[in-house]
Amino acid sequence: MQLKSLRIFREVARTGSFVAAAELLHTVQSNVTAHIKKLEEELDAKLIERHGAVRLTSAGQALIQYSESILSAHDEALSLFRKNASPRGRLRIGAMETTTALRLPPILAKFHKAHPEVDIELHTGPTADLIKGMMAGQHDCIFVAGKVNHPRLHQFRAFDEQLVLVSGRHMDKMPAPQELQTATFLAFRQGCSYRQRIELLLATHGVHATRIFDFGTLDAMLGCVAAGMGYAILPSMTVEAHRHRFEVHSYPLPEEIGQVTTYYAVPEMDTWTPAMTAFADVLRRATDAQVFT
Amino acid sequence: MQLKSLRIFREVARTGSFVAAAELLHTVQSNVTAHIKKLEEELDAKLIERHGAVRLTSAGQALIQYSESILSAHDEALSLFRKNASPRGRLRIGAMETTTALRLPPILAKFHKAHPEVDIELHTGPTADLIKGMMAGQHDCIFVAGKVNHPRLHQFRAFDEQLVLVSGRHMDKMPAPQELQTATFLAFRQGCSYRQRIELLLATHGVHATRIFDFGTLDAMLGCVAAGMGYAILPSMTVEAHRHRFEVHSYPLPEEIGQVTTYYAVPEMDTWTPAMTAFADVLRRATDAQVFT
DNA sequence: CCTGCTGATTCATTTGAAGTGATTTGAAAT
DNA sequence: ATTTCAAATCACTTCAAATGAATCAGCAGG
Repeated sequence: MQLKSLRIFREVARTGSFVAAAELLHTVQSNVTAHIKKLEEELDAKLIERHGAVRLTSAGQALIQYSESILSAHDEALSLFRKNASPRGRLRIGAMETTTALRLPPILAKFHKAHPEVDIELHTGPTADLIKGMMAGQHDCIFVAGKVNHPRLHQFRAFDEQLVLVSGRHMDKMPAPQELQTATFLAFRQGCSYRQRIELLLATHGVHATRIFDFGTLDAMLGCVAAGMGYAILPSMTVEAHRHRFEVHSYPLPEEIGQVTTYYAVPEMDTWTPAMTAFADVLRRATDAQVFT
Repeated sequence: MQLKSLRIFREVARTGSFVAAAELLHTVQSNVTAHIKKLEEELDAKLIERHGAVRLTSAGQALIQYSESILSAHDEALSLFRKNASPRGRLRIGAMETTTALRLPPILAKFHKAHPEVDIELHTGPTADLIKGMMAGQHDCIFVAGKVNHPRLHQFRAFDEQLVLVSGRHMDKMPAPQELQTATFLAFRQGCSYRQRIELLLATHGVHATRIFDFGTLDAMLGCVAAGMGYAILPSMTVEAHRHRFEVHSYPLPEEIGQVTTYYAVPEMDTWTPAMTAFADVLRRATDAQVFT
């Protein structure tokens, strides 16, 4: 059984004429006859009564229902891939906690408004997990800190973040090495790239190991920092956005380790769904000239 | 896009291998490659990532969902027509009021028990309407009184009915012609074949016209007969079955006009759905040797 | 770094099926 | 009986699917 045959069958049923169906489907009448005949042979049942008026038999009426559902699913699939059609389906975005909290909301809102037919799935996790998930085909696109060293993964600068040292107490300069040596640091769970910055910071101060606590969410982390549990390293914008909720103080990290770029990573363009294309479009507009250079 | 291609695509996605898919579908792997390539060209998107492990791209994952729904609908349609598979779908039976009330219930019960997957639609109406409906493709099969004179309509004796004259008063012989002349008759609405029998009965008694009231349901008719409104002509079995609910009396019609056979009429066998085949089977068994001679 | 192995691609060739147009058949209307 | 319209049939063309051999790419083991 072939889609072409079903399409012809449906048209004959609709128009009640072999000739009319042939014209509508841009073929000749003998071809219509052949397709119907083939269907009838395959199913071993007469589908159409052709004595005077062309009418569906009981078997034909049973088949037409399935034809409709098969053909409509087929048409829908085709329309999903048609360029310049409004995108539908699923879009699975992976992003870091901080990106999700601060940068994504306005972009997702804009995207959803422009393409309400797309179901957005937002998965949050540390950079390492995101990359692994992307390779396993669990995300369509991800936002990660720093460039990923992987062929067939295209990357674009999305956001530039200035990292700050966050504390419950006021700081007017970088704390002394011996202070950092004994202090506790709060970081996202294993795999977060900001965590590496902590190590880097300590190293520049000649300090080696220290205690690092794992946190799953931004709220928990900022709450504990405000309570004086220890230091954290976070993007400046993130801290600013939450300052009204937590009493925390921050001090900028030195230029060379305090600058972090969040990249938008996607597979090659020819593997994109229309939803991904549309999202990249919105993203480009939202981040202006930074991406897709 | 072709069903064959989708089937191959699905198999590749499932097995994660072109070779495995080729073997399972009894073809060669170059053919698998060709089909996937064709799909990719048609949709203008890379569906499968083939570097080391064969994996679906985002576009591929979007397509596979539609593939599943298309293919499962297709498989279901095929299984619907496969002989010796348990029938599914719809069965639209047309029958006269009296047949519906008396003869069909046990048969339908038996059929439903044997084939619970079939949705039975029972349409009730007078013989003439049933035949018209059958020609218009509204019924799959009908039970009618008397043989239908129509080519490409197969008919089998289903039930033999003995007609009786029904009255609210006791009768020990056929009422006199002058009684019949002035009496009122109750009958089903236009098109019922039993109605013709009334005319026939009157004619044999040399009586011409009389008043005939139309009724839609058996209950209303028997109720009015019991109340003394007039006479009715009905199958003996029908009257017997309702005797406990209505106080009516009956007297058998003479042999030559009192014998009515209910026929089971269906289109040619090659237009049947499997549900129709199964029903004919149950019907044959239920009515023993009477049908399908 | 080479080498062999596995698995996908490419290509030339065969095969078969789909499409075409002329013609015939069949049913209904005149 | 005749005309007409629509579907079936048939011979022929054309295009696409399937095949198998050869090639190429990635990967593991030496």
